Amino acid sequence: MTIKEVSEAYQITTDTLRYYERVGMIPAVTRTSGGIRDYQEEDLKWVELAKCMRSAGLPVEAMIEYVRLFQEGDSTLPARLQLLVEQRENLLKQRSQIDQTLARLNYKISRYEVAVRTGELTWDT
Amino acid sequence: MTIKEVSEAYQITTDTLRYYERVGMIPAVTRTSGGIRDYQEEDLKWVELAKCMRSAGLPVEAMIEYVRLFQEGDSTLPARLQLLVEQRENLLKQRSQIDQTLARLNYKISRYEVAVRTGELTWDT
DNA sequence: TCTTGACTTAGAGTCAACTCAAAGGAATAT
DNA sequence: ATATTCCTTTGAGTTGACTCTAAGTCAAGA
Repeated sequence: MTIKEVSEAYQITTDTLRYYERVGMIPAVTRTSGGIRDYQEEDLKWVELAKCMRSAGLPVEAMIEYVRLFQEGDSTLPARLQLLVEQRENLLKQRSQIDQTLARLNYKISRYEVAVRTGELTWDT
Repeated sequence: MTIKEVSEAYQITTDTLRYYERVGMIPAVTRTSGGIRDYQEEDLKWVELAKCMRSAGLPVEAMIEYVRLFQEGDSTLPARLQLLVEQRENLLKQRSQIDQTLARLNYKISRYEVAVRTGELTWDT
């Protein structure tokens, strides 16, 4: 699979795919004899994982560290586990923050709906 | 309340508080005759709202627009409602993305826990 | 063979959201 | 009155995550 095809399949620009590889967020991608990227199953799994983690807001740095540990072999299993647990912790915090803000937005929205219907504002900010 | 006190109360640096005011993410703060910021109840409400929205990841730009509309008066009520509804939509998407990633992290973590216990890796990435 | 379009790298540029530095004014303790 | 500490503004610098540019290489069709 060419970089263009991967780009379309995963909705990630070719620039970003090269960037991910360059900084080590995914391992080096398989190449043709001419030096052109030819993504294999294995490579696509990494791309997909990277996309998933990034879309939730996990830092690029965390994925780089994970890939680095992964490539070091089985001795880093506990370190990788710890990294994943930490990132899960971060996501849980982030989600609870979003929930708090959603509750607040819902409240404000319900107030605004009344205000827009009646043309009257019954409170402040 | 001085900027320092607000900074400590809300865990926002004084630099960031001044930045928020400068870009219009909160309305101009009350000043003493000497030109020094003296946060009133009203000002603190805005600070708190800004902090809440930012901690959920809402863009500064959205808050700026909200404040702008707010200061324009009651004629902008529908526009403000629409802005809030859009931002809620964004947060809901963001949360569902986090949930997806959490599910995946949980799966990986459970696999890693087995692997670390047995000292054996039973699968790939 | 020639052209066209996609591929390559290295390195510079952009954007959002801060964060810091410089230079000076104000309020309080001694 | 002087020192200290906190306040002010303006404008520049930093960080994370891309995104773009330049200069060149490769591969498929006319």
